[in-house]
Amino acid sequence: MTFRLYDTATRGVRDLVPVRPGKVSVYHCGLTVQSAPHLGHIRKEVVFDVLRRWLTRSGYEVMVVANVTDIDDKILTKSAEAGVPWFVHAYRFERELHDAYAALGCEPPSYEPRATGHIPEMLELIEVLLEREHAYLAPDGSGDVYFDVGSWPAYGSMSGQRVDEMEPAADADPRGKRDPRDFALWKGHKPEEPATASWPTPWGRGRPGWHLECSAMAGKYLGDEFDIHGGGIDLRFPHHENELAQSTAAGKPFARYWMHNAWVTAAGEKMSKSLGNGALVSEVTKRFPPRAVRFYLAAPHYRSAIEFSDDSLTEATAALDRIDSFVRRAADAVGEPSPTLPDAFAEAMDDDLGTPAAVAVLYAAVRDGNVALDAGDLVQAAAQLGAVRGMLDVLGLDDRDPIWQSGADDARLDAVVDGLVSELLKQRADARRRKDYAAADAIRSSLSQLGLEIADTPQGPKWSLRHNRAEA
RNA sequence: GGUGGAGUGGCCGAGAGGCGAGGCAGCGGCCUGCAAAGCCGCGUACACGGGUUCAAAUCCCGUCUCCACCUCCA
Repeated sequence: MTFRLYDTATRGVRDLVPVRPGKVSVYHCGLTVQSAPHLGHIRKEVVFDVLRRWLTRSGYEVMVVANVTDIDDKILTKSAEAGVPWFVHAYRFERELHDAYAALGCEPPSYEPRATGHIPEMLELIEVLLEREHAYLAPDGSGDVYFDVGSWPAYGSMSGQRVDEMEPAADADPRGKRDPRDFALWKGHKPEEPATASWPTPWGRGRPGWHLECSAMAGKYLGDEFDIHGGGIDLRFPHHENELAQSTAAGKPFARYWMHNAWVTAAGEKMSKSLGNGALVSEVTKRFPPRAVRFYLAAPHYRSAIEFSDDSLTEATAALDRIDSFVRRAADAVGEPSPTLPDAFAEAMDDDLGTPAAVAVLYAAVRDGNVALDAGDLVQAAAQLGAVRGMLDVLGLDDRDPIWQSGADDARLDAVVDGLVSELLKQRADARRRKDYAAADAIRSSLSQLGLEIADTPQGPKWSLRHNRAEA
């Protein structure tokens, strides 16, 4: 089976043919660390984490590089407002981003370069572009360097934009540009900006333009040509178009596939800081189990916009609960078989990361497994448990994965709670034996009020933590 | 003005010419002391108007609505 991927640049699904056989190199644009990550930001991380897991499971050696843009206009503005040095501001939100990765079970990228650590690579790239006359130094003495869009006929091909049809008033501040469509490779230092936010160049001090950073870092760590370049769909234009133009104009083949994930919307609109409708990862994970949040983000197709609401998260929590309760029930009965992967699941994942169909296969295995358990068919139950475990692992949702373990104390606490609850369940069992159902039900309902669900099974009563049922 | 995407049953969310993905919620049943969980059954949906076809949610034409990008943005 071959992995197929939708490529934004060619607008079609193609077989993945890596530059280096057996290895897949992925670059995705990380965050500009100017504020706390919301669900929309972290969806991208979850999407690329699932991609990495799937490709790894498929036998590829996967290298993922995602940058951190730690210098830009907004970081300078916001840090000035907050009265802290820009690098302190940037580092604070870089740490929040890492907390969000961890909260949602995303393994960090193989490497995560910071823009400010790659100034020499950027300057090198600019030199090449100046030499080839695809870039020019602004004649106004600002120290800005621009890419000359007019010198590169292919400009616009990735996003389907035609240069002469672009919104004429797009650039309110043309500064020293020859053409308003030209974009900054390098920004000259402005006296009102902190001196620490500038680096020396042959044309005076300055700081990198956003688009250039990614070209320089992707090239350094993945080579002149690599496999998949990803990011949110909003980056398609201008950011990715510009990256492609810079790198190819400098003589590099650059990315073979462009992979873009869609939005998380709120009330139909794109979630964003400026609209004030952003649901912060740190807040959402306080109200819903983090695995359920991941499930909510990972189950729909990555190219579909998904609507955020508490109802959606509640539903995801309930759905994951059902899967988890099968896993618990089955593991009690048959232990832990080795994980397997149904063919239908693999086919779905190979088809442009078809998680919706893959999740349907997961549900089918849960149902078949439950049927087998009800029928006492332990061989079949074990087979289905192995399949469910295998599929959950690919999606990053296996609760045994170390990414979900919060600490040794939790396990000890679990043991204590289990002991206490078992005592109460013994008393309840006595009451039931006496047919004193009022007393038995009183115990059950007091446990229920604490959020513990009691189920009488053929193997005796079992308790579990209730997530968020209606009246909980 | 240009470019891209979307409108699917109570809700979420797939699919993309033929035989109703899946989930959540709801109803009925089996099971249970009663529950819970689980299982079984129940839905005749694809914005609107035309057209093509033996057959259209899926293709074509037109219309409406929404979203995104063209400015920092996952």
